[in-house]
Amino acid sequence: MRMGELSHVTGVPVATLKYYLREGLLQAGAATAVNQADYDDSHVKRVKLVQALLQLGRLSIADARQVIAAVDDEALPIHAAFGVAQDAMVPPREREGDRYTVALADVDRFVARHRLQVRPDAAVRGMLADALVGLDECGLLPEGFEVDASLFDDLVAPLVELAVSEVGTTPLDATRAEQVEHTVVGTIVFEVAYAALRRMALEHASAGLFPAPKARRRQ
Amino acid sequence: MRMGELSHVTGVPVATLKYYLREGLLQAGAATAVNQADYDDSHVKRVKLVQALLQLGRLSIADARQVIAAVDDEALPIHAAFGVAQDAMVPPREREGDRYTVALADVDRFVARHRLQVRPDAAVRGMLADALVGLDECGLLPEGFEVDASLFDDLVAPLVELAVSEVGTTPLDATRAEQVEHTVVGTIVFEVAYAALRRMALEHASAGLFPAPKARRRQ
DNA sequence: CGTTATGGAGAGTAAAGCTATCCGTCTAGG
DNA sequence: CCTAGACGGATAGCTTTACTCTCCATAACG
Repeated sequence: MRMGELSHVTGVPVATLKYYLREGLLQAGAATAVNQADYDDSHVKRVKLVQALLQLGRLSIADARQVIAAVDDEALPIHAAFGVAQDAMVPPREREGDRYTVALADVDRFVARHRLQVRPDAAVRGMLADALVGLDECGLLPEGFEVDASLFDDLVAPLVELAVSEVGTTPLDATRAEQVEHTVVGTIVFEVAYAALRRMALEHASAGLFPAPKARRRQ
Repeated sequence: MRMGELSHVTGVPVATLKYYLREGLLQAGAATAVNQADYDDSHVKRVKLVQALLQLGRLSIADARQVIAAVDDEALPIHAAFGVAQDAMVPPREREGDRYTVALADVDRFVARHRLQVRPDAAVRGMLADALVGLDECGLLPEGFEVDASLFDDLVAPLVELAVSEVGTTPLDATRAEQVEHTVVGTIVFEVAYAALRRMALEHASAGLFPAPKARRRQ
């Protein structure tokens, strides 16, 4: 398969594929001549991974490159590679200020309390801290409620159960790279799916709580 | 309060506040003279809403403007305003192609099956369809499993329950705008929080399934 | 009373993510 | 064998987005 066909199969323009090659998102094809290379299924799969990272995951090119480097680095054990990828997948923000520091300490206690095996410097801790700060600043909780991570205590068990079954679908007979890729893509794709489902549930709940003004049901 | 103080309180540069004014994200202050205006708590709150939309929600300026217009449009009933805002909050993608059409039809059946009150043209349907396409294209399910929305059948009930309790925290004695704002911010902030919690759970599960190479536990 | 801040408008800027052009090489159809 | 078109590789250019800077006349403040 040459570049034109790869472009046709994946729906990505040739110029963009070349750009991905330059940026290290797409591995080079097997050279058959000075200016000819052969691409195969691994390249098709890689392009789809890149598309998932960029479009569904909304990663920047630079962050996607980090994820892919972790997938490809055979020296990195699976769990370590997943950790690197997870850090790269956390949406960027400037994290500073007292409120953020306090929230982060709160998250640290939360993680310790639930005995979660999450690296001490995992970027995802900052992600949760961001949400807590947002929760606080926008006054989402009724007065009297203090915003802290214990709000989510009851969610940990079901989420861990879900995560275990999700990670458990990783085919253990696949190559290391395939297993890392599987967990990475799963992180992103199911996140979008769950978010969409939750938003649907919110709209459903809103329809129940806020009836239309002229057509209150049975009243 | 004048612009300098508003800037100081919110941590947003004056130039950026002016930009938000121009873009219609921030309402004008009460004019006290030709070149002076007075800002109050409603402006502080609005800036925080904008920050939540832009940074946590990762909306574009244009989409944030749509959300804010829906919040401010007093003619729009609460549930309708929330619908408009929800559509604006769905991450943008070019949605086309056979696979997408098929996935969308699948989502429509899913919504009907669960009797969810989600508008027929709600953008969130496309969001779920995107995820299904990604799920399919990246070969996330073991062979033999067909990718369709019924994968999520069991999640609907708990998510609806969660959504009902979440929407239920809306203070019903607040103004219309405040209620819309509450549901909008809740959609975004809790989404980030849940995503972070799930990612932590995934890392935890990954630590359990993929032991470090040289230190397999008791073996 | 002078220095500083203000609001308003327009132009300028920096980064990100492609996209277009060029060029020498190759390859496939006739 | 010949030639039109595709290929790969590199560079430059483009478009959008989200600010940021510069002006300027006016107002507030010490």
